[in-house]
Amino acid sequence: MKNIIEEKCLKKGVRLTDQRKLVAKVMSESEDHPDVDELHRRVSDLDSKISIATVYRTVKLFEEAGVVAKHDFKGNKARYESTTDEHHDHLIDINTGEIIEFVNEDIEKLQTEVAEKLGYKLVDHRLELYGSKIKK
Amino acid sequence: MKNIIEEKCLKKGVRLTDQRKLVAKVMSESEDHPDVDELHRRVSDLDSKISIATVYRTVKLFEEAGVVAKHDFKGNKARYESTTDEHHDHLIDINTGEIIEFVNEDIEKLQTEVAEKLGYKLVDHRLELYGSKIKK
DNA sequence: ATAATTGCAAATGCTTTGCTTGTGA
DNA sequence: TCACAAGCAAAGCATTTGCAATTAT
Repeated sequence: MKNIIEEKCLKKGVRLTDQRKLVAKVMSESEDHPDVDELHRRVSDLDSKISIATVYRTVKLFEEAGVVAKHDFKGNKARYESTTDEHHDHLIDINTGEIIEFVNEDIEKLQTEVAEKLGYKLVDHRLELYGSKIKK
Repeated sequence: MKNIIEEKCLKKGVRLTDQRKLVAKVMSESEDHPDVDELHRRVSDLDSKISIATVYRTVKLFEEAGVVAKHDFKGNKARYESTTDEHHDHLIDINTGEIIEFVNEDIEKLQTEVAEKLGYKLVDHRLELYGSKIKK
């Protein structure tokens, strides 16, 4: 698994220090949506000296550079994920906290239409579904 | 303009003190989506002694009773509005902060379908559009 | 009488920041 | 060399909470 975040940073001219490279590595290898504490824990395995302030500063830097995405799901602290090529939204399992990504072009299109109908250009949006697993 | 929140509280058996009645009144008369500071400011005009802690406690109580709705829009503190009969979502003007409510049944239906397709029963959702006004 | 509520200030929890020391895309 | 970054602890901010005093759907 290669460090896609580091690559993107290089492309964008984001200066990469050792600590930032580690955060980039850990985030690139994460399949889930860790919060800052969890990121700090994971990075600490590679560099036990890194401070949580640096992790906070780094995720913010990455977010501003557009290489990672921040999510504030209901009732939780901020979570981060590597930016993907294709836009997606999230369904959160209200019982387990598990996060499932999904794509739905129809909803996307309707959102743009709704905004236009109201006289707005859609710049950003947030769509989160909260549900409980159907047992079969 | 009558105090619809107070009425709903009575119906639900929520004990109403003088302070709670004032918060209910102010929220019932609000057409916007005030945050707790703003609510406190508005209630203070009616009772200069009321503390912000009471406002916090009251909006939480009302929210748990289902008579008001809380919204955490991006980058802002929590905002509140009186619960409406008909569900609606929000479009936020990224330049002015203005909040526009909208209803779209097609999106609602698609959300339920998406959740089901993933094996979930949709319990709750959050849809926010962020846009900038198109000048004509 | 008494269980609930208030006001106040202190405590929380997450995140940011000032400052000094360290570093090098 | 020297602008930028890191580490640490302190500060910020929105919100919650402990507690003594007050109130009463």
